[in-house]
Amino acid sequence: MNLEQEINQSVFKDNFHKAHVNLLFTAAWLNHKVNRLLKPYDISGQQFNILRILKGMGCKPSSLKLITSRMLDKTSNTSRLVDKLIDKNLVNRTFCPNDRRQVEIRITGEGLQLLHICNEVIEHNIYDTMNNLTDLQASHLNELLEIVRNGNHFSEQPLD
Amino acid sequence: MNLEQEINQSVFKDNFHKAHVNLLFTAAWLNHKVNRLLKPYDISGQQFNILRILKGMGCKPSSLKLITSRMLDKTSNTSRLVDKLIDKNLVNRTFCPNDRRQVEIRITGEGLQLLHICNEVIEHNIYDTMNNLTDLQASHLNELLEIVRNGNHFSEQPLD
DNA sequence: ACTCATTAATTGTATATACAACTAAAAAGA
DNA sequence: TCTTTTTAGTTGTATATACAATTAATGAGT
Repeated sequence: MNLEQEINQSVFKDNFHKAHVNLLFTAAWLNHKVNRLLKPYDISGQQFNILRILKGMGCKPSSLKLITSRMLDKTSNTSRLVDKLIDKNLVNRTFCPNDRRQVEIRITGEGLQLLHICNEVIEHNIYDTMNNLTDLQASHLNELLEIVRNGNHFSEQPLD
Repeated sequence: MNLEQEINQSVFKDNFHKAHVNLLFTAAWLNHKVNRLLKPYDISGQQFNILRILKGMGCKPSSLKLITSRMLDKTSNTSRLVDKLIDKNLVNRTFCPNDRRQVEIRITGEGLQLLHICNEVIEHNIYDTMNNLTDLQASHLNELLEIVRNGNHFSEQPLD
């Protein structure tokens, strides 16, 4: 189905208008897909993202600030997302001895195990989706998205 | 700033992985931008979208089902979003005489007025953002996004 | 007409998000 | 040192979302 059919709209003003809508629609579609896939494991996409970031740190402890800086959705409240992960025993939180403002968050063994399973599922499914593109197309898509955000490469600071 | 800097990640597994992340990030960025722009007018992006759909219907009454079918985020609960719009006197809701299960939702004069103002703001800003692309690039982006969603490998033309 | 399935919309509940206010620790400046 | 500013994190509140359950009207099959 093309976009016009998906959202039941017959015509767009122009390619820019369509690209805007298309971008939001495709991302929502992908997000939804990820969340559905993770549902059986009882974590949200954002929580999964945090687990991946923690693992990506080589299992060294991370502060909330660090986690937030690596998240896709910077505006989300990482503090409470981490609370949820702690409740589920997937991460733990201790206070940083050097800077008592900071916390140190670590992924647990249980967290690593769950992450491993979820990664398999996600890669299988989402990867397959992205593989609808050829490698060249994927790289073009990356270029185009960065042009959208950066406006001919004069850096405009996003999310503020 | 490029994506690697934005989310503080130095390297992606491959172009597909990066494209996936890039897509979600760019959409979140755009969404955030729209919501910020609409904030002063006290409506959310989704509410704005509903107003646009109602106007798009030529101000004929629309059922909830119809509105939902045209929305970007199909999983949202249109019913409660419409409640909010009613509270603000931007739309009204009556029961459909022919099918008493359905409701008829109409945009009010006040709604049209607000929509007009918001449209100006959005077009001015978001349009400018999308205009970072050339027309050809926008149309290419549209193709690529549809390939992601539909797994249709047919157009392999080069970028510019 | 009577039952069963389908459709349109609403509501309940748990979770997620936006944004601002807040607490406490650290850093900077005089 | 004492005051001020900045930084890290948490919490309050209103709103939004996901998903399932529910209500009520319609349509289909017999």
